[in-house]
Amino acid sequence: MANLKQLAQSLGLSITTVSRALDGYSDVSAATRERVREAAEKAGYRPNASARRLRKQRAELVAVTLPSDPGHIGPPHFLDMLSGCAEHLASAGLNLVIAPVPRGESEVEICRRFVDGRRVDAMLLVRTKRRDERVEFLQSRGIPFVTNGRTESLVPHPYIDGDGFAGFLAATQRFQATGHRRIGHIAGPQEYYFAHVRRMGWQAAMDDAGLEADLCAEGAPTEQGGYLAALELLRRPSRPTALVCATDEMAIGALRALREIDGGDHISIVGHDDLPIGAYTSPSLSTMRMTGENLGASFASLLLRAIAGEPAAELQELHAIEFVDRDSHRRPRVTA
Amino acid sequence: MANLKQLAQSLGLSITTVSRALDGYSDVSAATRERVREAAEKAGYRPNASARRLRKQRAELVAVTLPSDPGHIGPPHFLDMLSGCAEHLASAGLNLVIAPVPRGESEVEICRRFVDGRRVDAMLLVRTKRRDERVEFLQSRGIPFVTNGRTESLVPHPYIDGDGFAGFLAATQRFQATGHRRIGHIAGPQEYYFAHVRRMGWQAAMDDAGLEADLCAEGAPTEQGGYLAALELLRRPSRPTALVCATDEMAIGALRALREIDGGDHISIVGHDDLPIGAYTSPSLSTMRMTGENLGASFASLLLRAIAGEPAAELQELHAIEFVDRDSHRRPRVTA
DNA sequence: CTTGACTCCCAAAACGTTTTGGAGAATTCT
DNA sequence: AGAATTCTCCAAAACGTTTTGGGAGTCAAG
Repeated sequence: MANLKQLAQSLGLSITTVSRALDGYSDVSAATRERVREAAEKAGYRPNASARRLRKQRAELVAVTLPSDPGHIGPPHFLDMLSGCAEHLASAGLNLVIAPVPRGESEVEICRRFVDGRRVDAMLLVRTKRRDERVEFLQSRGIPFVTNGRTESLVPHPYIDGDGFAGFLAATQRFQATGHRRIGHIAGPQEYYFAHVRRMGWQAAMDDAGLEADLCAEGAPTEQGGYLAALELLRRPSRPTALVCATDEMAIGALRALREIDGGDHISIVGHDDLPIGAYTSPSLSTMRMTGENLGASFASLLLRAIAGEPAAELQELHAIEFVDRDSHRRPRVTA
Repeated sequence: MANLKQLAQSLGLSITTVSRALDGYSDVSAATRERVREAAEKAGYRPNASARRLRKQRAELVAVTLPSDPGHIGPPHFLDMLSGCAEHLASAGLNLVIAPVPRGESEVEICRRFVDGRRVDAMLLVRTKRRDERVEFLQSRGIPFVTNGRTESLVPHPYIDGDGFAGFLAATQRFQATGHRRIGHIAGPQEYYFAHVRRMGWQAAMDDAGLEADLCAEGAPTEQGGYLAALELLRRPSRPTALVCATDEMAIGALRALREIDGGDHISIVGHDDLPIGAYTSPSLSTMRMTGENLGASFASLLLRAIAGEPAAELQELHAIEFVDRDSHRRPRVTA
């Protein structure tokens, strides 16, 4: 309600002293400190955020860009993640603002607005591309940031990512171990790092096993994209007997394609992300997920450490992928 | 990059003139205005947000509180809604910050922090209770706000809500029209306005039809809550033949209960929210949804008008409910 | 030639805080 | 007792804007 000046006046003290008392400096006597604290409490005093931000040259804000573009926003966990992140940041005095990207505007544009207007102390980036201009921009400006997903940037930056390569390698090998030989891959847009690396994992498994890695179709990272990509693979002369899909959303689209195709119910399938929806599809969707508790808190922690100036190389987390087994990955196969 | 002083210096003008030129005031000549604009553009000048906020006594921020407590956050549309809202707000120069409520802290506490620290110009509240202390607090402070959901507050406030009463009335009557007489209701916690009003809609339909409105069970607004509530109803001596559920999440829990109970597959069921997941349950879930496009933009618009000082009574939107028919609301009934 | 209106510009104040660089009083040390 | 040190406190500067209240000039009208 009140401001520092009024509070000081009512106490017969200077603004300086009141300010320092509230901040717990030792150059104000314990007695006055207590007196000031009580008065502040009673008056419901809270320092004016804008004033402090101006003076301290910190925005006390972190922005996260929300791509509104094609394949929707990430998993539904996403909001939980943001919420956890915001909560963790809040305990360090930072707030999280969400920065959706309007149609027709680029993500860099948004970054520029936030950074050059000194509206944020750091940024959180999601859905990284292999070559990501947002990353390049922020690096050029020297603004702390953390990405959800790696990039191919030569200069290291903080990130949290799942080990998609290992995950898709393992998933493919698991199919191989149960006798599958024609294992297809439904790939996401290869400019995204996650999509690319998952494809590489699948391919490595095929190569290592001496199998042809030709059953690959790329599509938009959506249900429809997965549907179309699956149809394309199913029209090939020699069909896959199993499908490893870049995302659950695409896997669900692929399931739709399988349902429409004769014999599709003999094809095994696995996705990635562990969407809650996967438990309700029929067959229920076997999938993979990044390990790790409370991802949001991890992001927040990295952000804080990045702001504190820790070197990027120490702020990189690569999480293992674990399987979530339901029904779709072991459908009864008819020996053709 | 630069600030006003540097820009002014490099142009041989005063700070005042540069500032006014950029703001398009007419008391600076067209020539200088253009000259200033070019220089600012070239220097990539953006006014320092904190400084402007301090001077203009506006935070240029709106906060939305995210309840982390029991029944999860609202529908998955929620993030889309936030995104739309943030985008719309951004075009008016406002940013949206998300304010999760840490465990052990009350939502009012959070509101207080944001409001008294002058961190926001307005607030967006979700999941209103019939008697909502957040609403009371904000009203007492005179801070503009909009709620997602009504309250029983005596002094009107801006809101957007679905007409749950009419929706649940209609849904119940539809069951009645197809011959159902024992229609049950799975209710959410009655302190929430939406839960209460939906229950009232169901009850009114039963009363109007001269039917006993006794098949009602209340639970947490979660899958598990719906599951338990449904089990309770199914154990009654005379079972319901149809269930009207307060939310899709609860309806999905109820479906699980039905699956476990002998004869449960003859009970019709309908939910509310139109969760995407509903299309994948078996049977697929018939449901209801609030009509209206781009809810986020509507919230943003109300917020802006509230900030501009429009009276609350003109900032209330009650949206009709529409049916989303899938399979679960017309399951083959066995005449007992 | 004076007056008034108009155009273009600017110095200074203000927003509310934090931080700097002491000042005066009390205490301890020599 | 005088000098050095420690305790408390404070005035003033600074953060970067926007806004207020004019101040020179110029031009046309009286």
